[in-house]
Amino acid sequence: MRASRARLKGWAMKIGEAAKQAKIPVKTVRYYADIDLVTPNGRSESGYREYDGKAVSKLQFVARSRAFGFGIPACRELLSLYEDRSRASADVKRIAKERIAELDARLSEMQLLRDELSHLVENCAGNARPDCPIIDGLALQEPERG
Amino acid sequence: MRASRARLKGWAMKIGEAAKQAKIPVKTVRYYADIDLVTPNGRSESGYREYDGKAVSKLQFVARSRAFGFGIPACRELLSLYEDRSRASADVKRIAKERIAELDARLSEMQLLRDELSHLVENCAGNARPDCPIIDGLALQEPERG
DNA sequence: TATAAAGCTTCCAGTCAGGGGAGACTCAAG
DNA sequence: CTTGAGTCTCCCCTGACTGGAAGCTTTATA
Repeated sequence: MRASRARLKGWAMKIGEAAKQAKIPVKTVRYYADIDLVTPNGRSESGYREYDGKAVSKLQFVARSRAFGFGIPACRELLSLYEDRSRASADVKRIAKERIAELDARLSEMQLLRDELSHLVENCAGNARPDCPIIDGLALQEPERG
Repeated sequence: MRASRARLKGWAMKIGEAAKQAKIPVKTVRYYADIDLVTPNGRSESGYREYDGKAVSKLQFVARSRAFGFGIPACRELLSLYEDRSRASADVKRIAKERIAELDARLSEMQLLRDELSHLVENCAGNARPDCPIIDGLALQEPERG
């Protein structure tokens, strides 16, 4: 089987195998190559993108960063820090802290929303009658909690 | 002042005034008209969109629903229930509950992420040395909490 | 060895919910 | 009359991909 040999480090693999190992769609890998986020090591004679183990590690790194909610620009920054062995961990910490602050803000906002909506649902009979506090709540003129 | 007269119900107002009253951008009102979410009552001789108080209420309703995180399709559904005086509140409750479930799922997911990231940050010295548990954590091969 | 299937390539279009801006028109005020 | 604000349509842009079409290359099977 070709795939198992490709799994050995140092072997150049084609995009399908790289995508499989990084557990992201082929299209996404191609997209990352397009925007110069993770570029293949080169091209085969027939024009196929070639990835080695290192490139796959980068893909995995990006995939995980994305799963953490980092945007592409942040991934780019993190990736450069990941690649640069002489980077300061303070830089990474700063980026991560920014992200946590963002998450906290978004979390409390969503929590507020959820509670408000939940409150409306609790006061809704949920029967066939047209009286509905949810609708009334949504129609309310004076929301703007923000 | 034209604006104060337009505020009286029954008066047709132009898009700017409608947008101001609904507290959303003109572009958004135009977009809602384009996708037949909230259509103007008609057009003036010169082609201007005309909105009355009822239409503005719908715009406000949509604005508030969007603020609650409902997508356009959900807004469309809610709006039809809002407009249909004979609707069953059970339908509304169902939609709202779906939305709450979505919110809950997203919330716990984000919370997990936040905690994991926070943990990494706490273990990061944040100095100029290249050792960085955040980077290491992101590079980890075995994430997939899902 | 022939051929079919799978995988790869590029390019184009679409997603969601609008935002930005061009160029032309209309309207209200001074 | 002119000026400025408001409005019209039209088209492109965003983020982060996803899907599809048409055309190669490689792989597997008969």
